[in-house]
Amino acid sequence: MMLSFNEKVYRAAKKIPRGKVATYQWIARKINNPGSVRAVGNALHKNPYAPHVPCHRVVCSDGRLGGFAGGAGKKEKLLRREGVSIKNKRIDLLKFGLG
DNA sequence: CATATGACACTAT
DNA sequence: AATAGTGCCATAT
Repeated sequence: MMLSFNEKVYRAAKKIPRGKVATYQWIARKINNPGSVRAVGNALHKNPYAPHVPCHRVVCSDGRLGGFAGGAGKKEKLLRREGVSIKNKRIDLLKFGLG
């Protein structure tokens, strides 16, 4: 079956385990479309599978949270709730093997 | 088909 | 370090 770009994004995001985060870039690479980071963000913004897909676990490549459809503040809260420590509006990507 | 938009990333200043 | 400007790609209109 033909998966649209967005669906690929949701699939990749779905793999992100609880308590962990991934970058938009990470997703873009995972779906074999590096450079489509923007489109990835777009897909997650639309994200019709809201809670089903942990879109809140996707952050910027520089460690900042990025955006969130329900409000940036909400995103931070959700992440902290899952055990992700956020310092000065930033996340240690190194801690997750990214950066 | 062309233009505009966006939850990014990178480089230059 | 912080702030602009540029590039990039998939959708929506």
